[in-house]
Amino acid sequence: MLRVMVVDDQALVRRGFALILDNEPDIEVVAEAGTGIEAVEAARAHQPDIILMDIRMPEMDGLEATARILEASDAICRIIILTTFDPDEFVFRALRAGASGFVLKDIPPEALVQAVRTVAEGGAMLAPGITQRLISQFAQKLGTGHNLAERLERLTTREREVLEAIAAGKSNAEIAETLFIGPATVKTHVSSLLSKLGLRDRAQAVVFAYECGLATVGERDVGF
Amino acid sequence: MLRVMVVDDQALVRRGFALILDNEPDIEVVAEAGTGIEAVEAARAHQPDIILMDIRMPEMDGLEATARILEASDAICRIIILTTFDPDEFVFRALRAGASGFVLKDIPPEALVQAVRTVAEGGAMLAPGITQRLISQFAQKLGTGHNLAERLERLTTREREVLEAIAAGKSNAEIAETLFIGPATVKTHVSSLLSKLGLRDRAQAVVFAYECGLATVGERDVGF
DNA sequence: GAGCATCTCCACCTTTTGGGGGAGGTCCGA
DNA sequence: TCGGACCTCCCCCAAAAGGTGGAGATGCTC
Repeated sequence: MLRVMVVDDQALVRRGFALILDNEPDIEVVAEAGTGIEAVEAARAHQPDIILMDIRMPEMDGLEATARILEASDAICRIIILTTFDPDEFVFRALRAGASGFVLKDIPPEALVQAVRTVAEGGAMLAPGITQRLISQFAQKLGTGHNLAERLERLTTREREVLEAIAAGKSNAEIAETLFIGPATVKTHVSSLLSKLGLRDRAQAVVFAYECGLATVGERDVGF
Repeated sequence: MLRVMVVDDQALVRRGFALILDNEPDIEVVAEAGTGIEAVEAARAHQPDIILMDIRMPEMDGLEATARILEASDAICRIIILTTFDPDEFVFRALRAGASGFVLKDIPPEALVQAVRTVAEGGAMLAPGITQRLISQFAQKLGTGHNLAERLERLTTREREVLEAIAAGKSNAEIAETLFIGPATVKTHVSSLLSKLGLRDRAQAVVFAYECGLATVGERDVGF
């Protein structure tokens, strides 16, 4: 039995969703909440499997509530954001907060039920248009790198290693240490790779490394 | 009427999908193909709206075929990859090739029909687990930036502008030109922002800019 | 009006960087 | 075995970058 909680500041809407879900034999609506704060408390009290969460609410919005609920160490629930609008900003904030779904309120009831089941099984459900945008952004980031990655192949192994170190923000002296070679050698490699790639200085080399995928956002602590 | 083409090397599977879709009043299967090469030709000849494409096929795989079909200037179709497996590698290659959907063959028939309709309407449909992974990757890349983005707020407007220019691979002299200020002033700003952010040199500043989201992969020509 | 932050610029200095050229070594394939 | 690619290191030099300290101008708030 899937234990579901519905969060929306409009009681009518809330009840509507609850009735649709309660009508399913394997779904039980165990709680409702009208504000973000109520949602956080109710989530703790009832420990639902799935939460349907509106964004626009008084006291605390749904994104904030989502983040807080998922931060709780004992939280095992998964959250679907259910809203009327889909501006990018909301979507990204929701996904960052840890939401497993983002669907618009205009979807047919069966699709809502399906979304709940999908998310309960560990999947994720996004409105089709949002999936589309996510894919575009992703494909763009993956795609651009490729013509650049060819330029990478012109470098020798050692030069690529040095470039990686540069992209990690290391100075020539530090690179020398990590690669167990002399500083002079590092300078040779740096000069060589800059010239091969048509770059002017190490700052441009860092840009190049990110753009071609040699370095990736998120893989590094910026704790210089 | 949605004109659909089904591509799969196993005739039985192909016919099965075609029958399921043809059973819908608003969907018409206008072509079938058993290899990637056939698919490319048939797509040109029949100009379907939607193509269901298997990955594993002789002669030319579905991903290659997808890329070629979408490269054709007159192509207006959208492609759904339909496969038995979902290794990350395939998914990413498919999305880069321009696929609008990636679903597994074990989905129920109604879901397949739904996927076709969704994609035809301009949306995208991914298998729930894939959506989940896409979100994770995305949230990770977005998430890391935020504690760093706070550090950004310690900078003045001008300093942020200078940092952006640094992240574009510009030298101090070039920054001075683009911001219409003297080189000495640029140096002042650079020193100031490095010290505020706890960085040592402009290369680290570039790393920081990418990690915190001030600079993003794909927004720049690396044509220094 | 005093204090504060910001933007602008200057001079002086040290360190780092990047370019040029050379040189010895290994390893691999022609 | 010879040439070529690669890695290693050296020297010298000029340019760029970064640190320090100072200073005038603006605009804001208390």
